[in-house]
Order: sequence, then C-alpha cells, then structure tokens
Amino acid sequence: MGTRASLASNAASTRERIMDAAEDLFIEHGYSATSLRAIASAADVNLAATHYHFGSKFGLLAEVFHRRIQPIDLARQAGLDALEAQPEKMTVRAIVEAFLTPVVTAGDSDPELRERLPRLIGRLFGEPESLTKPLLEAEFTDVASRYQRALASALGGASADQVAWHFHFLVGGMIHLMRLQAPLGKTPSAASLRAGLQALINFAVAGFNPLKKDA
Amino acid sequence: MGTRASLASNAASTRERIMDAAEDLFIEHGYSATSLRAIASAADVNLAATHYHFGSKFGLLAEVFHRRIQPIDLARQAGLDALEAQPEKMTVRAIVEAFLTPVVTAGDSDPELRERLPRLIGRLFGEPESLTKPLLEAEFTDVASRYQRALASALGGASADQVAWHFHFLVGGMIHLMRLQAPLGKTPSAASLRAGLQALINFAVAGFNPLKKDA
DNA sequence: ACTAAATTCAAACGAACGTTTGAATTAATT
DNA sequence: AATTAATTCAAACGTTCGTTTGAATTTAGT
Repeated sequence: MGTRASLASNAASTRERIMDAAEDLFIEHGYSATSLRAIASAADVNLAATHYHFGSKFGLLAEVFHRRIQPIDLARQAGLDALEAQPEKMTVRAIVEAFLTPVVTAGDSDPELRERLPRLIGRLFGEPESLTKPLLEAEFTDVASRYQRALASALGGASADQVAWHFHFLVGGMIHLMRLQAPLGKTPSAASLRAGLQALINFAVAGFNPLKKDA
Repeated sequence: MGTRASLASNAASTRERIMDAAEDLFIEHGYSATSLRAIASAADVNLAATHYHFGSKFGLLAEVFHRRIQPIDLARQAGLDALEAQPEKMTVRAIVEAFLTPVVTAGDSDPELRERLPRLIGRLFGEPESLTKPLLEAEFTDVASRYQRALASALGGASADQVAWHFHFLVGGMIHLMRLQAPLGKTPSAASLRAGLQALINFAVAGFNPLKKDA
C-alpha cells in the first residue's frame, strides 16, 4: 500500500474534491465539529481516502489552509517589495492597502473562491490556538512582523509596541470583516466585501494617525 | 429523579465547580473539542451531574456564557443611560469608552475573573455561528444596535451603514484584543489588558473621525 | 423521626469518532 | 503482456462521545 501520493493522473481529482468539501464544512461547523466521514461523504469519496491523501485530519486542515493562504502571503510580500522599490510611496495608507487588498484580489479570478476564502480565514483565526499556531507560524508570522516594521518606519519611528497594538486591531478588524454573517445584530445592507474593505482601510489609516511623529 | 435544581444548600457548589471547569476548558480547547467527561473530571463531580444541573452540553455553555456576559451587558446599558442623561457628554469617545470599559471593569473585584472573562468572550465569538447565534442574540444584539444609534447621532447623523461598518471593526478589534496570546507573531511586550484597551479606544475614536459631519 | 424531594453515583446505552487493515482495483512502466 | 506502483474500497479496530437509567445518598419540610 502506498504511503503518499506523488504524481498520478486523476488522483488530484480526489484530493481536490476532499479539500473542497473539507473547506466548506470547516467553514460551516469548525474543525472539531466536522468529521472525516462527513467530509468523505460530501466529497463522494471513500473514508480511507482522506488518510491516504492527507495522513490525518489535521494534515487535511493544514493543506486546505495552505492552499488559500499562500497566494495571499506571496501577494503581501510582493506588495511590500514594490513599495520598498519606491520609498516615496511608502505611506501608511499604501502599506495598509498592500496588506489588506490581497484578501479580496486573490479571489478575483474565481468567484467561488472569493466567497470562501474570507470565511475560511475568519474561521481559522477563531479556532483554538493549539490548532492554529503551527499553521499561522508557518505562513503569517513573518509577513506580519515585516508589515509592522514598515508601518513603524512610515510613521516616523513610532514605538514598536504601539504599532504592534494597532496592527493587532487592524488584523482583528480584518478577521471580523471576514465573518460578515457574524453575530453583530443587523448586518450592513449592501455588504460587499470590497466596500467593507474600503471602510476598514479608512478606519485603520485614521486609527494609525495618532501614532505619527513629524520626524 | 428531579428534573432541575431550584434552590438547595450546597448544590450551588457543584454547579459552580462545573461552570468554572467548563469555562476553563471551553477557553482552552473550544466547545466541540471539550468533552463533558473532561469537565466533570476537572470539576471533580460525577459525569451525570452535568446533565442534572444543565440539561445538556449546550445548556452548560449557555449558562457559562450568561454568567459572564450579563454584567457586561448591564454595565453597557447603564453607561449609555448615564450619557443620555447628560447629552453634552455624548461624544464619540465617551460612547466608545462606555462600550469597551465594562469588559475590564467587570473583573475589577475578582482577579481570576479579569483574566478569564476576556478570553471567554474572545473564544465564543470564534465559535461557529450556529452555536453562538442564539447566545448572542439574547444578550448582545440589543445593546449593539443601541450603541450604533448613539454613535450615528454623536457623529452628526452619519450614515447608519457606515457607522455599522465601523462598529463592526471596533468589535473586531475588541475581540482580537481579548485573544492576546493570539497568533500574530510576537505579542506586544507589556501586554496588560488595560493598556491594550486604551490603545483600542484611541484607535477606534480616530477611526470614527472621518465619518463626522459638522451638523 | 419520618417523609419526600433533591442530589449524587456507578454503570451502561447506542452512536459516532479518527484511524488502520488488507484485499481489490486502477494506472503507469517496461 | 507482464509487472509494479498508486489508488480505492468495504470492513473493522479500539476509543470516546453525549446522554440515560435507576438505585443510593443526602438534604429539606413536617
């Protein structure tokens, strides 16, 4: 019996069906409340296929997450690279935009992805830390601290601690935005993700303002 | 066999031990990943006691949540009542403070509570909506919309939609603040909840500013 | 002290869980 | 066509889950 798939013809089809179904169910019910049997059933594959392709339930989660977060991570790195090449454009607003926009633009080509990606991120940040820490440390910690350094610089050398707090709130607003069907009383009316993102950008840029030093 | 406790002598002791243990474990591992056996064991009570006192696992969660959120809810209502009695003090900052401070002041008397309360709230907002919706609708929706109305008024009649978006981000920042040991790269150094709350107040007040109308 | 209600307890219920097995089947290689 | 590897499959592994039962025990009321 093979231990892991490497490259085969229609194996990707099974793998992808499992990942798609898992993503849907993780979003809807969370990780712990989603069973591999429910995933296999929704994907119309045999239960054992989940372990054959992903090794374990957590391994499946890791790949589902990686598939979505990597493009965002790369876009964020590229966005900061582009700003660093033109230092005169390195404003707080530009940095905030570079951090936030990949979340929506990553799904520009695929309408289905555009809907699921934010919800997956919102869900994952809500899972217990013991579950998410290894995932986020692999693909979020680096870019987060890089953006904090850029913000501190653009703010004229503001305190790293204060920048870290504000960056926390920016991320918190982003995550909360990605859970729009969320428990906040009435949801805003024309709730397109893009409009919410623009509001968050304005909110965060204005929120960073008090930290600015004239230097 | 009795169906539910009403008032007895040391029954409250068992009830409270269960709720305390459940709170700890829900915070640490989330709702689904926490078993009633683990709760009963941590509380040093018989497994069946959980069903005797709370009816079901969800019933236990509901009471654990209610015990913590109700004082905050009442303080928030009282804070807005006080501001409405003195309309000249009804500023954006005062409203934001009235909304946020109960989260920390509610635990002023009990140091243990001060540590657990924010983490419980942070955890609960991260649970799947199907689980939290009935809980939050009972004890959060009303006060949230009341604060949104107050903010819209203090901002000189700003658009309800825009206020709703910004209030979303305020709540998102609050929740994220309450998960400080969170997955954000390095945690800010002197991370007392009160310092973070002050930073969030400044962030949010500045964030609401662009909505202000001169009217 | 007696009675009745409230509470605790050990034990078990059926169901669902993640995981493993080993044979059957399909695909790739020579 | 023969051989090997990759994948799918039905079935079961042992464990844990939320819940229920009914008797034992403790507490409250008279």
